[in-house]
Amino acid sequence: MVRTRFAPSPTGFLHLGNARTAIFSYLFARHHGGKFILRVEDTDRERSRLEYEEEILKDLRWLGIEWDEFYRQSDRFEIYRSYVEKLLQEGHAYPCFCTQEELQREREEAQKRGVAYRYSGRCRALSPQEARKMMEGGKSYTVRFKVPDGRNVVFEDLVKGYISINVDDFGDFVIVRSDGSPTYNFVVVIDDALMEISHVVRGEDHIPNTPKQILIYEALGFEVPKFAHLPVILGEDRSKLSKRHGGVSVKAYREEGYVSEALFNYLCLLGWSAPDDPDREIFSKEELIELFELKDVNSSPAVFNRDKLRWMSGVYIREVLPLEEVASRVLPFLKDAGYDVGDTEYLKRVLEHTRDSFDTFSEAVDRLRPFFVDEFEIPQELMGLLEDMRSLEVLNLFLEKLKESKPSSVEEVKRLARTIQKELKVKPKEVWHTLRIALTGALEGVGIDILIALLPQESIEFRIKRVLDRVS
RNA sequence: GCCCCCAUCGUCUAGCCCGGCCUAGGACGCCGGCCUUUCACGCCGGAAACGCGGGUUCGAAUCCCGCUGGGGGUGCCA
Repeated sequence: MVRTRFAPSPTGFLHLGNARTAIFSYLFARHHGGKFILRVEDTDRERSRLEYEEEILKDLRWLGIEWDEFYRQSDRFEIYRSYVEKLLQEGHAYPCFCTQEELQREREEAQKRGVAYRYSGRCRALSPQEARKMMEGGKSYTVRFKVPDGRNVVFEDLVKGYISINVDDFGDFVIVRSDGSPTYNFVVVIDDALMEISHVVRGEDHIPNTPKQILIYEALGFEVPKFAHLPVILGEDRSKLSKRHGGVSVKAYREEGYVSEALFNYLCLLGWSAPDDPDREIFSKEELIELFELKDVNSSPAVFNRDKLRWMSGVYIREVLPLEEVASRVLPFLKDAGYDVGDTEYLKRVLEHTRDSFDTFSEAVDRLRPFFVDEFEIPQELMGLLEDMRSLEVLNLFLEKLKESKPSSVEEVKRLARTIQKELKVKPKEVWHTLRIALTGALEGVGIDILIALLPQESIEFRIKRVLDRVS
């Protein structure tokens, strides 16, 4: 049984790198008909916040990632304690009374001498009696894991291949802090073992932790899972994607109105392509579940490209999502902008003609404004343009014809425009530009024929009369 | 510094494992054209890459070594 997990720490918003890790982990589990587990790693009491946990869950749901089991490490401290006890008793761990200041000094010294720092193992030499005495004396201590000398830990990584690390590179490491809380490298092993995680899928920044964890698995007699370390996602400057790059949280894209399926799809393409059809880029979640394999993930880091994500969001809006779906997703954005949207039939008719002109829902807000908002300013230079054209005649005649014919299709609107053109002997452009400025207050935007065909008659009349008043 | 990972167009990638089919394919972006009442959309076309140096071989983007470059780690963070 394949069981994978995603284990975020609630110290910030879910960012794109972690989101992709979650997606790959999820896809791998689903592909193999296995379970996907969500585990909140909040052992660092200082930095963990419940509100971040809530945001992360919200983002995962938005992305369409559903989990089968949920755990929170802060609920499991009792379990961890019993395993610390075991390691202590069996001589795999020992209490360490060194203060942070002492350690800091040692670290600086090592740096000065230009050698790699590792903990000296000083407290390893303490006899049980001495240790007990110091504890009873109220001296605070951490618990360290005893790292065996000279071992070369080798493991097969599902995306990187064989990785070999000599444990002499690091000293005895802390598994329980002086405040009694367990550390990541320890609890991750206990949880992955107890939750029977078969495949640990995570970012490659965890590679150096892996040998430490394998040592603990062995000390506790647990079966070692398979590991898959995904290459990190880089910002435009090729450093690891982080807050300072801006726009790296899933939340930001959700709020900007990107299509969630597009973000899911795009993130999959960062380091993965379909083996049988590598040129294909648009995949539904179901198709990805069908096709995804860790062996097809490539091992080099990828730079995140916002332009391509934007493009893909647009593809989903104009080609993938049903019209109904586009309507219901854009609706909250229009309402937030204060538009009086009216009935959804109108919105759907509008979108039918305009969905191919925006890539995100926040862009739709600007693009669709003329369909919903009568009040707008016409810039001075455009008023000037109107005066240069025979706009008075055009608008007056248009208003007159509009009342007679009440055009409600693009074809009828075009016919009407042609009539005006002929009667007034003006160029087509002059008619369209005049109407565009009067009806939208801009020189570019949605098709004006569509706008006239769909916009309520009162709105058209209102806007045109207003211009007429100003020009004359 | 030390340890680990990585290396094809600006970016994401296919090809690499199992050398010849590669005159290195696709996508985003960019440039040009077409469509057109504008901006988009769409369609057509274009510029754009095997990091460098050595091997191995009849033949290397593909295999080996070195260099360089990039990334990650080096915590009582995860």
